[in-house]
Amino acid sequence: MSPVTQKGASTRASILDRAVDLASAEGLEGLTIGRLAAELQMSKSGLFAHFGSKQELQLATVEAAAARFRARVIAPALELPDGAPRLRAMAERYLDQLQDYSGGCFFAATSAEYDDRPGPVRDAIAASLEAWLRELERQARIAGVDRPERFAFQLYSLVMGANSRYRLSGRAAVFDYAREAIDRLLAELPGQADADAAGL
Amino acid sequence: MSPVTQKGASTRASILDRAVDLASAEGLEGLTIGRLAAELQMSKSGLFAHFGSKQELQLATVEAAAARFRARVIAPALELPDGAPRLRAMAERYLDQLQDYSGGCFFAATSAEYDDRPGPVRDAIAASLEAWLRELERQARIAGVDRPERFAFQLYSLVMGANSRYRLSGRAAVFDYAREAIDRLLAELPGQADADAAGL
DNA sequence: GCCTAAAACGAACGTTCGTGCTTTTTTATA
DNA sequence: TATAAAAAAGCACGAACGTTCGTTTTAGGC
Repeated sequence: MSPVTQKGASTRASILDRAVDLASAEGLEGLTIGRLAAELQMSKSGLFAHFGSKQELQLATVEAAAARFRARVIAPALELPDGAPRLRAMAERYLDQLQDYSGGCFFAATSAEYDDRPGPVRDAIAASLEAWLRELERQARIAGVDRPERFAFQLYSLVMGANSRYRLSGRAAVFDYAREAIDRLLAELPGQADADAAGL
Repeated sequence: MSPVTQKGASTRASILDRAVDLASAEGLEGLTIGRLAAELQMSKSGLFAHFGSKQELQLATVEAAAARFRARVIAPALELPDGAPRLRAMAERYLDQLQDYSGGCFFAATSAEYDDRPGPVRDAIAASLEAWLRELERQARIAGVDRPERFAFQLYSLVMGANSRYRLSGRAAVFDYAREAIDRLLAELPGQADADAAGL
């Protein structure tokens, strides 16, 4: 029991890494154990044993996607000051990620897939998104927004809309639309009118 | 060949009506012929014969969903004057429909499902959404917006965001956020500053 | 009331899915 | 190096899927 890394843990991590990518494209239902195993060049049953059921694999995949989201979007933003800078950073990191990685947003894909399928998987997806929205709302409140819930909804809608439109149309111009709209939204923040006009 | 209505046509219509509802919830892939047949109390093979393949059923379902969208969202708005009133009407009708019918937006569900599955089904979904966006953009241009593409994107993002958030959280307050944000967006239209402050 | 074509049916197919059981291989420690 | 546990593989299953086929029912025109 002494080794720091039991081999299984790294295998499991690489399975989940691929699973997040696959599910971002094909959905968590379209994510099939056989295909996942084939892509990783291992047997169905060997992969299956790591999770015990498809639902456990799905739940682990959601958690892995949430961890990736935290690492790529939330964590970098946490290095900036509370409020407006952090809000801008989160939106920017989210949009950057959409362009850098080709798979699209995991949570946009799976939340649409599971919004009418009650169960633990749906709950996990909903909880992750809810946490992000609450964080946006919290930062908006810190920034002095009068209606932080509405503000968070608007920011959420714009970045998710960019994902949706880019995925379907392939036009990179949607990112310009989104960034411009986000700039205008952030310009509504108290004391940001000048900063926006000057620095951007 | 004389009868005006071949019986098959009405059966086909009722199949597609149910198919749109089912696909809005379960997706076009989750839409299974067996389940659809069971709900309509007919045989798999009898239903199947109407379309010849699952893909043809999916394409017909997309077309039926587009027709429903035109009837419920676009057509009522066409009775209002060009520009701002029509834009407001389309957004309102879209949001109303989300609350009235329980299934959620067909195109929100299926576009997320198919954005990474090339083929005729994806193309049909993309074309329908593209047509609506172009119509929004056209009305924005008529209303005198300086950046109609960005405007259409913002309106699209807000209504789709409302669908997404309502489906996942069940909170009707998201409609308030969406309506308020849309009001603010429409208030940017040239010559609408007073109308908004007074009439709302 | 026949006759034809459309419409619906029932059973079966090949495939793919998730899952369970058993065996073999690999890994880590004493 | 021996050994026990962990990891992976092999094989098979039952269910559900889309699809095909031959048959039966329904409906409309002479």
